[in-house]
Amino acid sequence: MNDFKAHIPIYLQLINAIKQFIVSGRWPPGTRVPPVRELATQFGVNPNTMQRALLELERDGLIFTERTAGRFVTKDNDRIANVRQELCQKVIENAIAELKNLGFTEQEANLLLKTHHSGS
Amino acid sequence: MNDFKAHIPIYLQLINAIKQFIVSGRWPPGTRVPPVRELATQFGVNPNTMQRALLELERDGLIFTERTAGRFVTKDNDRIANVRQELCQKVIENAIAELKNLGFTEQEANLLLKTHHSGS
Amino acid sequence: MNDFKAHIPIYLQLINAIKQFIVSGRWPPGTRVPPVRELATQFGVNPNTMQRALLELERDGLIFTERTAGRFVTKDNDRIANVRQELCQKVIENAIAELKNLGFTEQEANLLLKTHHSGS
Amino acid sequence: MNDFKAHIPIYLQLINAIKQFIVSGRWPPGTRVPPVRELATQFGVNPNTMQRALLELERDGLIFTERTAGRFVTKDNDRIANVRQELCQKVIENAIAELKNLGFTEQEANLLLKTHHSGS
DNA sequence: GTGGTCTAGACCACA
DNA sequence: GTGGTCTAGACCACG
Repeated sequence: MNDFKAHIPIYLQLINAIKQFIVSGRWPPGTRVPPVRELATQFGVNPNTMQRALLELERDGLIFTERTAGRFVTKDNDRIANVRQELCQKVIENAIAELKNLGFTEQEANLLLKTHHSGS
Repeated sequence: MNDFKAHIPIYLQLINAIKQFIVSGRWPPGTRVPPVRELATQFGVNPNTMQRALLELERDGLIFTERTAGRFVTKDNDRIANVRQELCQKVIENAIAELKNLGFTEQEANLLLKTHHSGS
Repeated sequence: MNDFKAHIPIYLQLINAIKQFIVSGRWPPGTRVPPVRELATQFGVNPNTMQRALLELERDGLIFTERTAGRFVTKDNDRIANVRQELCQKVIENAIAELKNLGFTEQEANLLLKTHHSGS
Repeated sequence: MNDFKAHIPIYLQLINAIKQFIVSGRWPPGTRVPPVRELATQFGVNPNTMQRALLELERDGLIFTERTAGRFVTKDNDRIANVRQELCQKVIENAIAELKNLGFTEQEANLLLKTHHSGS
């Protein structure tokens, strides 16, 4: 399960992975988040690293902590929708950047995205 | 310079990196490719690994070898254009896959690409 | 077992030797190919060299790899027949070249091949 | 110029090479044979090895020695023709052996030689 | 145990 | 100095 990019802090990559769980609905609003130790094992990282990722997610308002019961996904659907929008934006901007990297101009890149044929 | 993803063969990543140099025009057709050993140093890999990448690129028709003079980017513009098209396709499909990963359906993903606002 | 011609890359000679195993039927279609390391020992070469030969044979479509189970001779009889035809052609052309080297003209060489008496 | 097969005595290979010079007419009957030392240099071998090859050729009746003047190609055209015939025979038998090695039967091999289309 | 990958270091031909 | 080849030895993923 550990498949991290070199030289990018692991906890940032963890944050992203978990954000995907949440915005994609695999972890619906209000769901209980698995215990840190379990998550750490699943992702093959040190519990401290996972802890840090969850902390940041909490500061981001995507999860909240109930002192004794554990962590839960926020019930604030708007917040989730916003994050999804952000990630979506990043994906698209990233794609455009890569297209520019292939020698296309910004305009060409935009055009390619808009006109591609949805094969597969 | 070494910034490789974990668990993806380095030589494959090298191939991709060099393809970008070629299709983007940073290495124009007919240009001399830097010597294996120099490229290997730049990318922080073993010369043999770089050699393998170049070998595959040669089989792919993107570069050719002149025994003692070095390697050169192909002058076949069509070949280059084809490869650019392939890479472009991969970028877009990848973006769609990531969007689906965020919980969007295929249709929504396509729509997002087509309608996004291009101001960054 | 190592009996290689000087100044011809060993891996090319390995390729040829293995092609003969396959087209001659000593390694029938679908047969499991011995493990790289074993072949390397048999031929008295480094495993990497043998690996390279097998890689090229795979690109040639004569063998295929099953990740953990090993390599196998292709089941594509047409492909095998084609290769046999190629090798056969090379043998004949080679014979003609040698005959020309003995001072015969192309016509004489052809005639000699066609008219030789088959008792050995 | 040194391009010898491994594990076959070099002097035998030299004999063959020189026989080809003679039977092909590149060294016509009665021609003076270059001095041993010069031949040895050309072929990249030790003069003693070359000497041995020439000795055998002399016993074979293909060259003869004039005490002070050097060595000469025999003027016996029949002898030369015979040797050419021998070499020719060897080439053809060798080709048949290789074809059998590709999985053809003796009959098929003979047929292939007789019916091949003289392309090139 | 299989194949796949990577590194380090060496030697060679060519010009 | 270029590319090409070879060896030795190591580590990894997959089952």
